[in-house]
Amino acid sequence: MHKYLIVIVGPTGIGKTKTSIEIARHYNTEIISADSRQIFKELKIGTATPTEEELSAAKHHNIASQSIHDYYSAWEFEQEALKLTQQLFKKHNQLVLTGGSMMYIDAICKGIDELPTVDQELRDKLKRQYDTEGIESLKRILKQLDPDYYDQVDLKNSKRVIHAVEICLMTGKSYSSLRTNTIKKRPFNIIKVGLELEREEIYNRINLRVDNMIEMGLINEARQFYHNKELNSLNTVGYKELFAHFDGEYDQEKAIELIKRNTRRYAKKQLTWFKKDVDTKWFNPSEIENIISHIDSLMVNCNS
RNA sequence: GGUACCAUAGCUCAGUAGGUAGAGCAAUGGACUGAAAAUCCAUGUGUCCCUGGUUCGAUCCCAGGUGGUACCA
Repeated sequence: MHKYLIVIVGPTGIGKTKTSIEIARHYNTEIISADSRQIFKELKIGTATPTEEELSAAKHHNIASQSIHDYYSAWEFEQEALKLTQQLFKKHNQLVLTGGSMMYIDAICKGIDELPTVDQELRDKLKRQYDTEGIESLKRILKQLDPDYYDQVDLKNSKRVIHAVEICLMTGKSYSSLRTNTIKKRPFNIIKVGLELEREEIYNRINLRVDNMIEMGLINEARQFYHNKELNSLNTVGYKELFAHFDGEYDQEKAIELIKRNTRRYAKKQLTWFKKDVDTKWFNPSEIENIISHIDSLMVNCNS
């Protein structure tokens, strides 16, 4: 019997939650979330986590399963989500994977290379070096440890440079030698569905959703985690702008405007990423019947 | 109705002593292998309100419209 992972992608605010629930209910199955922020149980309003009602309409996994204090990354996600598919495919022939976190989606569909998790101590040390000596000193180290990657990497992007150095130092090997550039085989078929609307429509929805979050108490939610603002989990649209407001950098109105703008930019970035995948078939989120018949037709093809 | 001022990018506005224009914000395109809602790179998108006039040439000067704002009736 064939197994199918139905992957639903699209920009933030387009209605992935609603559509994935409808699809999960149609196939009487469950949903794995690929959302790098809804996975934190403390963050509810600002991440547009599905409501209690939505969560009970279909079984969801990987929502509110981590704490903002936990270390979590695409690698952990790949491991966990794959294990989940293994379990759930025993009961179901279809599963729904949905979320806007581009790299998490790829981690499941294509896989990422096996690398060691970087020691916090080393990470802190390199961060200090970056803060005091700047990117140049790290570029020099990278050039020595991994000249191939040095030639490929965006040298202005400090996170990439630092991470490559971290991996070289952790493993004693060059980072580029650990990059296999292969797509991992999965024991299931993947069907990709994209949700899209006119850009203006997407932006209108985002602006309204942010106003709605403010009404629901986003400012209080952010204030609760103000003392944790240095955590990576809180380097998140909707929170970081309010933290800067609490710091006195600008007024509340400006913070709300920036949340809207940064959410719009995020949506645009998601579209750039997801559009590159030619296997994704795009739909208006209201065309639920068309989406289902598209999925059905692909499943028939795979079986024949 | 009268007088004054204004009309330039999506918005707020600058500018051109007459040679078709530029800032901020917004926006657009892209990169992406363990922080990815992160991080990084690139890009000015325009009937200069309309119609005439003067001029080799008008977004700019002149006249008349139209629209807006303020004040006076």
